[in-house]
Parts: sequence; C-alpha cells; structure tokens
Amino acid sequence: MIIFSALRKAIIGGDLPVGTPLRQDELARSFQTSRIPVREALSRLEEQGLIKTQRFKGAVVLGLSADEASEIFDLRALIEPEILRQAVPKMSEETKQLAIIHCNDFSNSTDPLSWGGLNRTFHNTLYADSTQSFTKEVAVNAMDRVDRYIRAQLVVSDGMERARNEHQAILDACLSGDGDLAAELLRKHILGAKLSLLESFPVLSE
Amino acid sequence: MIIFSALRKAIIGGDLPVGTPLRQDELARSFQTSRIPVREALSRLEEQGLIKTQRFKGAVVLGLSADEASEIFDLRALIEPEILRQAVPKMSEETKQLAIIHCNDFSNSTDPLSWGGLNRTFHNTLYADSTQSFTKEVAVNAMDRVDRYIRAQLVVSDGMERARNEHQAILDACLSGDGDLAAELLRKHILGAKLSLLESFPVLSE
DNA sequence: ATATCGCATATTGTATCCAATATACAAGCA
DNA sequence: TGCTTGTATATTGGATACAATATGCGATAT
Repeated sequence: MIIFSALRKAIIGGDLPVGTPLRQDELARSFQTSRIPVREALSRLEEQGLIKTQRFKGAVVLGLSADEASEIFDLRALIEPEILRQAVPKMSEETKQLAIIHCNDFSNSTDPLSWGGLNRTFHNTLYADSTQSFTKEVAVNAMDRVDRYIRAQLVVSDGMERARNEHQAILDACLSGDGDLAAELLRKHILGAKLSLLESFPVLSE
Repeated sequence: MIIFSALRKAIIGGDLPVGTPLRQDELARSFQTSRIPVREALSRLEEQGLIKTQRFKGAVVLGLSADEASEIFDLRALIEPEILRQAVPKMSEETKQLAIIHCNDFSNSTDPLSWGGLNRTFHNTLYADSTQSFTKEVAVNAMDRVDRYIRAQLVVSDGMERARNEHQAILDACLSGDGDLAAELLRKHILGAKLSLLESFPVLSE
C-alpha cells in the first residue's frame, strides 16, 4: 500500500515521466522489499490506468493524448459542478474557513512546483462536505490522470492568474450559499482550463 | 486476469452475495493455482470497490446502502446521456442493427435470469461508437456496482415492462439521429429505474 | 458457574526459487 | 556485406515455504 501510494504520487505528480519503464526488481530494491508487494502495487496502478504492463516486457508510465485529456476535462466539467452544488448547502463553518485559507494559499504561492498540489487541495476542500463519495472517487481518479498536465500548464501559460480570480469567484459563491452559481462558475473554470491546456499541449507532451 | 474476471462477474451478477468471505487458499484450490494470482485478482477487485480486504481476516463482498445506490444512479444519469449524445451522430449502420437486435432480445426474453445481462448489452451497444473511452469506463464501473440490484429489481417489480417501452423510445431516437432526445430519454430512464429500485430496496438488500 | 488466560488453528503478507519468454547480440552462411 | 539463426541475458508470472497475527476453544482460577 505504501509502495502503491508512493508510485501513484510520483506518477500523477510527473516525477516519473511518461514512458518511464518500471522494473519490478529495481523498485523492490529501492523499497527494500521483494517483488511481490511491488507487483501488487503495479497491478493496482494498472487498474487505475496509470501504467501498462506487458508480460516479459515490463511496465511503463502511460500518458494521454490531447483527445484523451480533453475528454477527461469534459467529464470533470460534468461531475465536479454537481458535487459542488450538492456540497454548498451542507458546507460547515470549518470547511468554509479551510476553503478561504487554501484559496489564499494558492493565490499567494510563488513556488510553481507547489501550484498543482495547492490547486487540488482547494478543489478538494470545496467538495469536503459532499456525501457523494463514489462520485468524488471518480473525480479524484479523473484528476489523477490530468494532474501532471495541469501542473505543467499552470507554469507555461498565464493560467495561474486566471485561476486565482476564478477560484476567488467560486469561493465567494460558496460562502454566500449559492450552490447553483458556484457550480456554473466551476464548470466554466474547468472548461477554461481545458482550453488553456489544449493550447499548450504540444509543448507539454514532449 | 481470468480469476479477476470470473470473480468480478460472479460478484456483479450477485452469485456471490454481499458478505461472502473470500478465502485466498480456497479460491486458489478452486482455480487450480497458487494464492499469488488470487491475490492479484483480489487486489484489483478491491481497487474497484467490489470487495474489502482486511489483514489476517480476509476479504468480503461489499454491498451498497440505499443512499450509495441512489448516488450511483444519479451519476449514471449524469454521464451516460452525455456518452449517448456524443455517440448518436457517429452511430454506424452496423451498430444500429445490433442495437435493434439487442433491444428485441431484451424485450422478448422470458427468462428473468438473463434480463440483467441483456439490459447491459443493449445499453453498451448504444455507447459503442462513442469515443469517450474514459467516460465509458466510469460508466461501466458504476454499472458494475449496481448491476446486482438492477437484476433483482427487474424481477420483483414491474420495471421490466417499463424498461421495454423506454428502451424502444431511446432506440427510436437514436435511429432517427436525434441525440439530444435520446440523451434526455435515457436520463429519465435511469432516474426512473433509480426510483423503482429505491422502492424495493429494503427487500433486495436482505 | 463464570470470567480470563493461553495455546492451537486459520489466515494473510512476504521472501525465495523456478518456469517461461522476449530481446539483443553475435556467429555463421549466402 | 547483409541476412538469418542460435544462444545468452533480462524480465515477468507463478509456486512453494516461511513469518506474523487474529480468532476460537478449552483449561484453570476465582
């Protein structure tokens, strides 16, 4: 489980670039275990679609085509607003405070390497009080697949500035209890991020 | 992979009821292998949320609460119409013929045990020409989780008769190329099935 | 009689060993 | 020189053996 989490984090964070071959015995050595737990982890990663294994040939980190990334953003734009719409009326005072903090953390950060994580933290905080756990799981998985590209995109384009403003608007809608508005703003936020990503995609996928 | 598929099929089809303990060595014996491939399969099943394993205690088949089932139907009602809307304009003549056949197969079947499978086959045929592969994966996974309950519900309620009519209407919309109408009908179809399921849920979950 | 402690058993997680096969490189032949 | 073939190596998948621990039952003490 630790191996799985570590590899997953490394893959979605882009530390293991697309195409990186994952050798079982190599990983086993670096984690100080045998190959069995490594295989377990690789199996789960494959189930999530993050890697592909081929018998006698090994496992490689999978990437996305522009079309695939685009599709995943469309799916996010479909389901995340619904999660938020349902979460807003239930949002606790504590969650609201956390959301304010994480929104500010994101806005104030000057370290590009942290932007991806802070962005995710903010989004996840908004969804915290939703009871749609299965849907949230799907959203997390979708996010996992495109996280690498978002990180890269925030750095190369002017997406960071716009994200700051859009996050603030979404947060305000949540704080005022307007779930429908928050959902609509979030939908536009995600679709805007998709367009921005697709523009710079050729560069990112090198 | 064979073990995984077999177990998955048995779980989603309800042949392994909720709470069934899955013993590694027992499964290994029945599949004539060692425990290693069995563990691989169990690991993937857990990743999909169909079972839960606990160290030294084994794995059990997971069920759903009414709330969880309801949430999954809401998610299906959100994403499956979008898949269909996108698939209708791309639908090949061959797919249309298949859809007609599978719609009839479902309508004409008199064996309750086959209804669940035929229902799924029809739905999947409609989505065949969609290029949204990730979204389709999500839909399949959502379907996997509630399939057991749909099978039971088709038998105990009058859902079968309504499903026949609704399937026909959806099919007609697809054949006439009206993706928006097909999507809307599908949405209502899924939400209707949800209500019907929730009515009989206390009985089903015994 | 009942509660508690200890041991036997059942069960999972991991390590090591073996089998199968894809790939690469080298040697031989046209 | 170029192509084919054989072998050596690398790599994965599976089987068996071992370690760790939870559960249940029985014995014993109060």
